[in-house]
Amino acid sequence: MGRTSGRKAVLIEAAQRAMAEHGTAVRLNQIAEQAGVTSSAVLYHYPNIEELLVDANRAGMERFYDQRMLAISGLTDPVEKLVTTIALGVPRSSDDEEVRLLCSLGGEAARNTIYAVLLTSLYDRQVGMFQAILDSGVVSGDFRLAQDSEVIARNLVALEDAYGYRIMAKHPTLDYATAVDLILDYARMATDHALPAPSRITRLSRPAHT
Amino acid sequence: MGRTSGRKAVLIEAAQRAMAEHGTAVRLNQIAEQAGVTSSAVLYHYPNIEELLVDANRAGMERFYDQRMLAISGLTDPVEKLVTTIALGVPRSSDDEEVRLLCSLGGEAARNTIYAVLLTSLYDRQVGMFQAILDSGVVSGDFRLAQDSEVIARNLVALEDAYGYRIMAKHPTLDYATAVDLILDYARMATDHALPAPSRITRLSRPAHT
DNA sequence: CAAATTGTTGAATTTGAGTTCAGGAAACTC
DNA sequence: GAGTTTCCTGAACTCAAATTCAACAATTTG
Repeated sequence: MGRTSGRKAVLIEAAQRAMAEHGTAVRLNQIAEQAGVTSSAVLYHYPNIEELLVDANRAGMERFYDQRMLAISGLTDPVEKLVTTIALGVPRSSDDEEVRLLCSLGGEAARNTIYAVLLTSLYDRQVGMFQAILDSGVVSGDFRLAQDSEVIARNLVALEDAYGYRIMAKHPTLDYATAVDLILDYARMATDHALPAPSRITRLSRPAHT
Repeated sequence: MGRTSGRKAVLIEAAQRAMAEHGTAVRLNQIAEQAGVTSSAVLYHYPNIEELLVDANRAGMERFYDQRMLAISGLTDPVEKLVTTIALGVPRSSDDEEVRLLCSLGGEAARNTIYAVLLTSLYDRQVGMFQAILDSGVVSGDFRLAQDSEVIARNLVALEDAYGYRIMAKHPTLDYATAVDLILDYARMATDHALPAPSRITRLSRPAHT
């Protein structure tokens, strides 16, 4: 059995889905239902449900981050990397379970330290990711940064976050394409590069949650 | 008696404080406690607590918006207006009850249409506010916009939102001053104006919640 | 295959929150 | 100041969710 003991991994996925659906106020029964077991079974593995939720969210963030790292790992062109990373950081629609999970947490972080720490760490890692891309673009001569790369990176992540929330709220005048354009508009200005719109292929393939 | 019948206004304020403290999963008893009455008393005025929460949040947003409009209403210089508006849109610390309320809602908006509508409306109004300031700065000759004023305005609001969340999560490397600087860095680039840091007076006075 | 371990169920119990309501206090009306 | 309206309380009730636990199934191990 794997390091998450097999069964736990199932519960974590169930918790993710249940929490994406019901938010931080998710019920034990709802998690159990998602996992296809009774609440007692969940309790057997996680006597404290808090822990399960934390594990679920940690795993969700990990995947959100890893997915993008993986997507750009094959790319060599900093321009492509930057555009792809931005395109993958914005939810395509309000159905996106990963971002929905993150949004649920955002509000809770103000009063739950663990979630605050998780989100903080995710933000910092994303900033690092963008910063590396920006810096590599400077080295390659593609980018001429108008500001410190950390400033740009922080603002890029912030924009992604904010537009994620808007898309989750089904903002009528702010769909995926618009959000990406808005972020790219900033990125273009900051990098002095006429970044192309993301290719259509990007993020069409989403791993099934089974 | 006023249009909120006096008593309701008290409950709305209590609900705001209770929700700032406990999030969207706030209990009826917690609201009652904040108001110094029993839960039955709350129910007398609001047989449906959902309504009370919606009213509370609507009022909270209204105040958040109106406060900034009021603060810049006395200013004539577009530069001052822009800087002040930005400075007032970011919470000074994680204690800011108004922003805390907004953050709680952000995550809930994905599954509660009413909150989604409220937040959407707030975002749009804030965008309009920034756009008006930007446009007036163009007319006055202070700003030379690098992008459409709507693009800049949208990104400014998005940055404020996102940094609000970070500050609420007590991000260790992202305090009030840093967040304002980051947003101003973007604004400087977008307006081609060396916007000064906000004067220290700004937002030192906060209305008591009584 | 017997024994032990692991995973799961369903029923019983507890807990806590929402809801209802009869009654009473306070303020207001005439 | 009697009557009316407004506002609020406390107790009783309801209900849903968490928790506990004895029993049982499935799987593993010797």
